[in-house]
Amino acid sequence: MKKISQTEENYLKAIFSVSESKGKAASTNEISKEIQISAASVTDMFKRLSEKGLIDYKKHKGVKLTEKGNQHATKLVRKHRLWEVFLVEKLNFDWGEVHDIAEELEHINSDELINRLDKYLDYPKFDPHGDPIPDADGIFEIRSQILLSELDLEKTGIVVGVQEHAPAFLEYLDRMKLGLGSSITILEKFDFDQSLRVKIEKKELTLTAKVAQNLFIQTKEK
Amino acid sequence: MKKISQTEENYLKAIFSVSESKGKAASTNEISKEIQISAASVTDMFKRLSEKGLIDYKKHKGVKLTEKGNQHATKLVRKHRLWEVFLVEKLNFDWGEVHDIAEELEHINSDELINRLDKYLDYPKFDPHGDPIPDADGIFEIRSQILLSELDLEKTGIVVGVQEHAPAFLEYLDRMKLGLGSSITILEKFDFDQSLRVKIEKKELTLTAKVAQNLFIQTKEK
DNA sequence: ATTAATTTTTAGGTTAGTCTAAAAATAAAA
DNA sequence: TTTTATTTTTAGACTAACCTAAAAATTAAT
Repeated sequence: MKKISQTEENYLKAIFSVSESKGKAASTNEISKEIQISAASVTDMFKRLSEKGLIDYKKHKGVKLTEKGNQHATKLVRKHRLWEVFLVEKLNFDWGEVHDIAEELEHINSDELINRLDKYLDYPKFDPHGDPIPDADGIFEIRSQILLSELDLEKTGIVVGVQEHAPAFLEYLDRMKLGLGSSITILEKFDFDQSLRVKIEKKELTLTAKVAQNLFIQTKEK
Repeated sequence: MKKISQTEENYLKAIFSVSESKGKAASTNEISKEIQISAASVTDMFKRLSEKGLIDYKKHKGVKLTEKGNQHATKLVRKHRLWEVFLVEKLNFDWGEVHDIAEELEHINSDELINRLDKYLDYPKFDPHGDPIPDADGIFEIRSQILLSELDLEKTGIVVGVQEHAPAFLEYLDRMKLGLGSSITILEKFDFDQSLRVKIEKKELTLTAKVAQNLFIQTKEK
């Protein structure tokens, strides 16, 4: 078995995230946009990854991860998210600052390392953004969650994750003192722009539709 | 300022360690042996590092790190050793297992990360092998130390480091329950093979000259 | 069902980092 | 001080990972 390079790993991650969110094969152009590399180069890499048995590739038909490719991509996600937990929990980074560093750390190659880190962090199930962390067997814990924008009037929910990961959004949440675990109650909904009047802990404030559509929450009733 | 690649970093480290131990310019062949790459490739890289102002290179004269190159190499040493402390202290790795992983981790690029890690580890001055860790300004703490082989009869010393880092040697020390902080008293010296009869904590045992020449110790009378 | 637009692939080129083999320079030995 | 040995450099080639421009295939639109 040959080694998988960092570059190849980045493609695997991109294919994983694109075909996971779209639910089907990832196209050359989608990957090209995802990782900002020319479509021609992406085609090149598709051939190489296919050679290595990491993806299924037929010309003009897009690509899908093979079992092997999927396992590897899942491990990368696991590493990335565990490192994020480490950076936030142990080194006190803000949740908006950790992505780029974890992007480098995820390529460190040692199963022993990652499993010890997992133990050291006490086997976290979710990262600082609320994204699930696959366990050593690649199993993700599934959580019932809805978007804040789908929560009914006068109901209360707990923030468990974010859909959008852009630093600007995360910094906004920090400024609003909104983080994982925050309790939000819908006081009023404004139809004309879908903005919401909400109560967070003690304070009342207004959230735009954009914000409400990017916050995952969990409600009491299962 | 262009980025310094991982490959280039490996050359800088090799040049640093060769010219530090030899006390002078590092030759093409020395670096070639150190990192197991052909002399021709080393010459190539010397040209590139020279272009970037990281080394001084004159044909057939060997190379020396510039101030800039030295700073970068020192930072790599700092990162490597801090990660080793992390792996041993926090993740409970044995001291023989950490080198390869730290070799990867040292290339992670973030001053913020390394300084927070330093703080998290409580600003250690020495790594698990007793090697000094430069501070954020690149300053190494100097310690008065001698080799166990130089210690006089009936004198006692404390193990503070190792000269040889080979896994086999470190595993041997583990098996002998010899580590940093162990107290050793010389009971007898055998001239014919330079072996030593010593007392370590409560037990008496014999150490070969090879072992005695690779253990750094510190004595009371500074 | 053609034509037009878009997507994907091919062709050909570049750079970093490696190699081997041969040439040139330096160092060691006779 | 010549000759011999060693070290270093040059020359020429290769692979991985990128690029642009053009060709081919697919998809969408008239």
